Amino acid sequence: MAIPYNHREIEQKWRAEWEKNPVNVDDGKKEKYYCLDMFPYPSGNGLHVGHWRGYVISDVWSRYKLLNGYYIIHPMGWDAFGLPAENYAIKMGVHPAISTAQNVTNIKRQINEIAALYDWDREVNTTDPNFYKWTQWIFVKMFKAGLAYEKEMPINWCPSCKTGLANEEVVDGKCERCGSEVTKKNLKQWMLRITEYADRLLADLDKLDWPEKVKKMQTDWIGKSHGAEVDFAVENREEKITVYTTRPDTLHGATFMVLAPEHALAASLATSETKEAVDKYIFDSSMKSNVDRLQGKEKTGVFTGTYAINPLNGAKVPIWLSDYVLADYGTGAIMCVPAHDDRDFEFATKFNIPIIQVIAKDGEEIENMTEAYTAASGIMINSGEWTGMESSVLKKEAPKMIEKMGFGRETTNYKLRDWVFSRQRYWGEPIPIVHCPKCGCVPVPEDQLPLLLPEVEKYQPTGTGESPLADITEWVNTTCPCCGAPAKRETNTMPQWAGSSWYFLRYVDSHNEKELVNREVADKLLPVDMYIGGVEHAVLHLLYSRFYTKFLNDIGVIDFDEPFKKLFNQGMITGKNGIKMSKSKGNVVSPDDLVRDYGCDSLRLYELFVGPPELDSEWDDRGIDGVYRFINRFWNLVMDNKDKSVAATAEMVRLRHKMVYDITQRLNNFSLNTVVSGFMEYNNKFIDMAKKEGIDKETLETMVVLLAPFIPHVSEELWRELGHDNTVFAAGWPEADENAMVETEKEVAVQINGKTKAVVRLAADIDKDAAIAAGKEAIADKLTGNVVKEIYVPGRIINIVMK
RNA sequence: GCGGAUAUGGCGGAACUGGCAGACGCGCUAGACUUAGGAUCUAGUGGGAGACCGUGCAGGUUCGAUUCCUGUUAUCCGCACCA
Repeated sequence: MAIPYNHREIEQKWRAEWEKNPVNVDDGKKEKYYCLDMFPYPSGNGLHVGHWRGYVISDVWSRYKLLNGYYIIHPMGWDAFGLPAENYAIKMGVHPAISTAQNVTNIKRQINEIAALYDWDREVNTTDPNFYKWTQWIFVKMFKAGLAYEKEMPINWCPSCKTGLANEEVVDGKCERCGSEVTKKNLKQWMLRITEYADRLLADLDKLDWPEKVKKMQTDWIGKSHGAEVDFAVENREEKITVYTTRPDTLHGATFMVLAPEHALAASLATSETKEAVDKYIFDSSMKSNVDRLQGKEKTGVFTGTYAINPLNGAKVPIWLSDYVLADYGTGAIMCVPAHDDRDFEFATKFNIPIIQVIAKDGEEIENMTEAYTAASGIMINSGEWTGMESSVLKKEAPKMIEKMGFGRETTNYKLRDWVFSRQRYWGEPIPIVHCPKCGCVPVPEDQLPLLLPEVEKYQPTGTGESPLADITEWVNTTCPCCGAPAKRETNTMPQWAGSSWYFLRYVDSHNEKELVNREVADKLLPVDMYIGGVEHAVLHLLYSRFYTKFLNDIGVIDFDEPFKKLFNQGMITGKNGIKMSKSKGNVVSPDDLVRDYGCDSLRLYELFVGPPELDSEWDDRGIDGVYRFINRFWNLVMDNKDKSVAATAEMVRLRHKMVYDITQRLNNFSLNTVVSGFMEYNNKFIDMAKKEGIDKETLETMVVLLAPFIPHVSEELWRELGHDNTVFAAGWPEADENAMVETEKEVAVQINGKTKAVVRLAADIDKDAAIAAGKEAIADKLTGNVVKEIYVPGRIINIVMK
């Protein structure tokens, strides 16, 4: 009896061996393949089987590429700055530097259990001064390029996290991290001018091999729209009010105007009669939280008592205030055409404002409108000189016409806002700026970076809008790098995204003390070929990373402008009934016990077998028995047959090539769950075959190599048992010979009216008439009606159509 | 409200460009080997006694539909007054 499969022994053995003799080596000749995992935040809870999934997927892919002859860059690191780490530290009463270091140690141990190809020599940690030196350096470069600026403005404030948030971090009016309702707070903030890159961020999505879903989310987030700004004079006043519209074709139908309550002119437009109501409306709006404002379905508003003049036809239009107009989009003021806009229609109906139809629907004017006609197609009516034009044409032409007439201009607008970059928290990169009373904002000189985060005892958030760093007077008080006068340091820190926006560049040159990354190394090893992680970063991290990459490209640090060529979003592993795994729900499955009982190889395989990698899957421990049995059966197959020197039959050769073909194709389609079931199926076939006539060594070897990316320890062990002294990962990926896959006979279903009645074996090259004759013979007793038609699809189907 | 995804046995899931629905696995049933087995092996396993019926539901196209078209329902995700 051959040696039984002992996962503990062989996994230990090969891990030690690979440590000594790495299987992935850069010989300078191989092409590189950079396969990256989204690096984890070192949480105190450790990893669960859901985290494993992504890492297994990326490692299988890496090892597959390795077997295809690439040099693999497959690094791992730690996104250790930021709120979660700080909140955890506060909860545990430990300094974040200490708890972070502990968590890294624990998670690194767990990650090593995956036996991934990680090159720990490349490891980065965003809290390491040698790393954040460059995070700060990028900020200084952005400041010098005019992309980082300070601004006092009402920003999103999370009262629970006690810090400002970027727009991207507000989800449904709530904090993306903790779910608390976000309020507004007036604070002086550092901002990054990501809007400067809006067009490029949008256009370059076309270049990317990313899921359409993610591209669409980014497209919507950037939210580009074309239209016109139109200047309206205000009756009896000096001021003009500029509105933004995407439908300048409907200008004749504008019957009122609405300003956001926060609009600079809002209060001043009130007359003595309306002043009280207007002030109250403005005040009430300012008290409403984001959530209330979004949830209030019913439109509210107040008439200012003042009229604007439609510049096109001189009509008097009342100016209203309403919070359905957003202060920070467009100009904060809109012209309202109730006949052709749903929101304006609702508002006009509620407040009895006239509705003037300017586009004919189906060639006609509607008698009593019950809803707005929003399509930009139809002939213009009631539109002065524009009457008779086609609205879709006019929509494009109108901005230029308005521009010529001198009361407006063609414009483009974006939903994307500049990035609020300051956090009023301790655990982040200090923003390397000195505030000098004479020189203003002065960046810390590049040769003085990193600006170290001072060690403190009190790092809890203050909640006042000031960072805890503000209390450390000996750190805050400094001298101006420019004029030498006494000055103060910026006390806000950067958001967690700062480090994660560029970390993937650092992996390829992580020890470089002089540069962020050496240009030659970057040219050779970057960008990332495959990026694997959860879809939750579709907008945040992925948009920021693209922005950073474009900027670093602009200043010549790197020669490419998109960081991640291909993106794969793996689905989440959930507990029973699709409930997200969490400590509080008590449904977390730890990989540690499973690795102990079944081995790393079994768990790797099972992580893939649970379901399609891009979909969420419910975890069920029991299923792992199936893959464990498969490994045992395969192990025994190889061990029992490796020394029997059976000559390959035609059928063995055919099945072998078919297997290589199937597995390779499924792998390339990223259909990893069916790769595993495919292995099981072929294994069953080979076991049957081995019992009857034995099995040839080449087939066993081929399967060992194909399995190597999935169950590396077992494959390596069996490869050596099959008589090789070098690693299985040097074997090269097998190639399928399609000619060797051809079957001489095929099973063909014989149907009557599309219902299968029998199955016959036919020669693959049989002609149609002979095939149909053979098919009819097999179902002779059922051929009772009039045969109307006979169909033969070679190798698949014979269909006899009867009446 | 808008946009996207999903829907197949007791369960997870297969099915290439329309061509034998339920591969593979879990679970279950029976048997074998065993002192014993939650170990292993063998056989079976969508429903129905049957002709037949079966891929969320209702239609359509086709010799033939899980696959294509129209409508519809449910669940999940994203966006949500962006003028």
